[in-house]
Amino acid sequence: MSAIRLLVLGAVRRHGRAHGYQVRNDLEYWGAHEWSNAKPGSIYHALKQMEKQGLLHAHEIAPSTAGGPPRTEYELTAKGTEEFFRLLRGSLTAYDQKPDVLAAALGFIVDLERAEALTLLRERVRVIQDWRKAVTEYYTPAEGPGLLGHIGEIMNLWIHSADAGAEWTDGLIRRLEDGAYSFAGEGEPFSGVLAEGERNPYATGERHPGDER
Amino acid sequence: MSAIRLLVLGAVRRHGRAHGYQVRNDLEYWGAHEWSNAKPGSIYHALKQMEKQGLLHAHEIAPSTAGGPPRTEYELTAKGTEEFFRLLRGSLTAYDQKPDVLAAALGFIVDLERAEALTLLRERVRVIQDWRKAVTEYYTPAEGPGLLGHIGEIMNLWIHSADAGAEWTDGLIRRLEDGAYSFAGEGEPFSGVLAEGERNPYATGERHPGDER
DNA sequence: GCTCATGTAGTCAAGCTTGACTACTGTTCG
DNA sequence: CGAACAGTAGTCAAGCTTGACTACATGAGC
Repeated sequence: MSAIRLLVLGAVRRHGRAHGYQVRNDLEYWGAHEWSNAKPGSIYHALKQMEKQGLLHAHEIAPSTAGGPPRTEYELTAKGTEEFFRLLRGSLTAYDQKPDVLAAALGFIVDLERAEALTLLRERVRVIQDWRKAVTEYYTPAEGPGLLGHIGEIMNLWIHSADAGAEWTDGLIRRLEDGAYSFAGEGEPFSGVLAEGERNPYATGERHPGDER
Repeated sequence: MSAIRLLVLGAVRRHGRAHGYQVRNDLEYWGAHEWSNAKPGSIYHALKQMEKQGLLHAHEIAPSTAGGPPRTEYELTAKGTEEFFRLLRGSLTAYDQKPDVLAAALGFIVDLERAEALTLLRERVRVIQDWRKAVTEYYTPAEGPGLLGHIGEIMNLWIHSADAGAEWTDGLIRRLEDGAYSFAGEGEPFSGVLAEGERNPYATGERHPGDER
């Protein structure tokens, strides 16, 4: 599962109602085009697909005053909200070596209640430890680990990544336990979207992390 | 870029000449179906696509003795060998948060000469440090980092991952400097493929790391 | 001697991703 | 003034990925 659906659902949800370009802009504001597959094609595709599947409701809107083709605005349906939380919870607990999914979930973590976020993150640590154990067992068969040669370095990489991931998760858990950030039901929500017409202060036109070639 | 082309080219290259099922089996032997997108559909697609592009040469072969449809055997062309090394070098130096690509490259690292492998890995460390710097700058704009709220945790994640990645790379560099493993031109190459008819000793039928749902 | 599971080898449709492209409007600057 | 550029909004074809499916052969167990 890629991060795109979570990102799009989350972005639309923040606005209440949003058109594709707005979503696209928000995701750029968050830097998501740098570390995820949040490119125009994927975003518009996800919007249409999720509308077909009843996760989003579409409103046809007259062409904007600012030029360009007619827009479509989207809103989450009840099913869409459900799916959003399903994806969010799943992305926080699953350890699939896809950091973009985790980063996306992190962006929406405050949409949960603090207690649940903590439960999910503790579960994440457990999952990582399971993976670590499974990796060592898979790559250390009966014949002993000596046979592996440089292939053992692959195992080493996974172990190292798993340990780093668990350590990072532990750190986050500690910060949340100490009361960091404002979660659902704790008043004064963090917005983090661009109002209509607001300019992205991070959009400098320069190259950014993740730019390849 | 996904890991599939590198994996397939590398697997075919190890055999000299191989059909799809053989490649599929090798990749499973390496555990690649667990941590990469090396699934049948992707493998056969990659083989056909790369044949179209002149990276592989196809030989039609009569149906095998062991049942099943007629097979096609593939061999790397000169262009394919070139592409293999291009991908291999690129995957070792690029830092794109896709650990499956790195793992794949790791599997073939000994196809390079030791000196070049070391150069590439040192370059990798540099690239990671650049990314780290770019991330902190992107997420710490003029207004100061306090504004970020929980979004700052995304930055934190990237920083943590970058540091872990650099540390791991350093470790590998040290092991290679100390003479670990047998590289191209150092005699007695490591094979790591299954001979025709050999059984995968790791294929237990059990669930493995990376298995989801 | 039959059936069922397993192994061999690969195909296919549906969905997803990518990068380039369209088409229009405002703004800026010489 | 007019050309160039940046912004708004989205489309499209080509390629890639996924998961389920086909078809045949062999061997194990009843």
